[in-house]
Amino acid sequence: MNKSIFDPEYQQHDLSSKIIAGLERISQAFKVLLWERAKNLGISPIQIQILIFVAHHRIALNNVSLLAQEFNVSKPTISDAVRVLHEKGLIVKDHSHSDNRSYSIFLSDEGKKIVAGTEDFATPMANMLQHISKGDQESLFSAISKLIYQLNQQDILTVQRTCFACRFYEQGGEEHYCRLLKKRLKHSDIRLDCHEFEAKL
Amino acid sequence: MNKSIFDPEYQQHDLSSKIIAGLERISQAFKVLLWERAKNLGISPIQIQILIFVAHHRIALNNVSLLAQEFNVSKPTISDAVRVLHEKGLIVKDHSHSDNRSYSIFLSDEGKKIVAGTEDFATPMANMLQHISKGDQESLFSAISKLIYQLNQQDILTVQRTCFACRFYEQGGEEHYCRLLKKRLKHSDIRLDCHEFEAKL
DNA sequence: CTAATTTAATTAGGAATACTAACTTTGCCT
DNA sequence: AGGCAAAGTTAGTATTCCTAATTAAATTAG
Repeated sequence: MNKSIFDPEYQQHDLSSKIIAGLERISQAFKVLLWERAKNLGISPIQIQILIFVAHHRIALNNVSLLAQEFNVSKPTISDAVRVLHEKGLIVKDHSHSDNRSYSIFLSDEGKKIVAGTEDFATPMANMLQHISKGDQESLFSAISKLIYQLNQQDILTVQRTCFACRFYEQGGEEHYCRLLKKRLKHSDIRLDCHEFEAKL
Repeated sequence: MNKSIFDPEYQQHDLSSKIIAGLERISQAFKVLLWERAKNLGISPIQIQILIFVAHHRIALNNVSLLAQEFNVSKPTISDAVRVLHEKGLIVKDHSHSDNRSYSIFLSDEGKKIVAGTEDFATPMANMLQHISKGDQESLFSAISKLIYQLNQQDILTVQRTCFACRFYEQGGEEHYCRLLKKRLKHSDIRLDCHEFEAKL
């Protein structure tokens, strides 16, 4: 008997296989949406991802090494993509850092325009969630955030700035508390990518 | 104000953005798991995906054109990957079909071995679901299956063999019914990839 | 029943995505 | 000062992915 997640017969007998197979299809959808946008703008998927990331994160995270970790690719892959973005004039390299081996990446005005035209690539997907009730959205988010924490714990997603892995986070049963904001958090307040994140010691 | 799904600040005020951002991270995890397995076996991601798909679907679906639709890439991309798989002796081409332009792809014995060693690439993810209650799994699956149906309706996922899009499916309120199996379906009985699927007229 | 169109697959040519290994420069630590 | 580690690049290669053009077979239209 075949116990593969990707065997449709097996899926009928195991709900978790079905969920994983479903998430895999949703993965495909992200790929499709990103490529679609990429083709229209004459810019490649990883290049778009870098631009969008840089647009929304603090300077300290925007260098070759950390981007490589973020996107789970090697440094040469990022280095190459960054070179192309620089040639296209979409980014600026800032060497004014204490460590002269490294530099930070900023968007140029042209780069900002590209981001404005691409960062909504996933909105068709967000719109579909309107068909799901608020309550179901909350339990969906709860499941997703736990799953991501697990993925992080098992080093499948190496970089993650979630509350669960943050040193300011405190749990008591079903209660969540942030020691930095000094307040209780509902599950839907849990952040997947917090600006104030600091890893546990 | 920045309304991007990928802006962590905006995510705090909009749960659906957070869900989408989370699903995007999970997408990344699939990519990581697939690449990991690929590197170990000296075979590339798309090649693995083709082998796994062929292993679990009927002959009629296993040709260049349909694989291209399934994976949302162009026919030359599949043609090329298939050529390499053939050179590696992992597949067999079967031209015994009424249409002489086309052929079906089968796994060789060697190909079956590769599938056996790769098709579990997503099991680490399935295992994580054990931390989630049965009830939450059901509502998670319910949300995912609806989302996939929407993605299919909007032509983001062009190929999909779900109950919702099948001509044997009948809905009455919250009830699901399959006219082929002649039975009522619980939401967790809904299939994402049914062998008996036939598109609505 | 031939001619035109469509479809399946491949070929050709090119940009981008990945990798590993080797290298340069800089920083850090003893 | 010497040695090791880290940031980024360069070089070389396989693969992924595209579009456009080609070949051959099947279908449709007149």
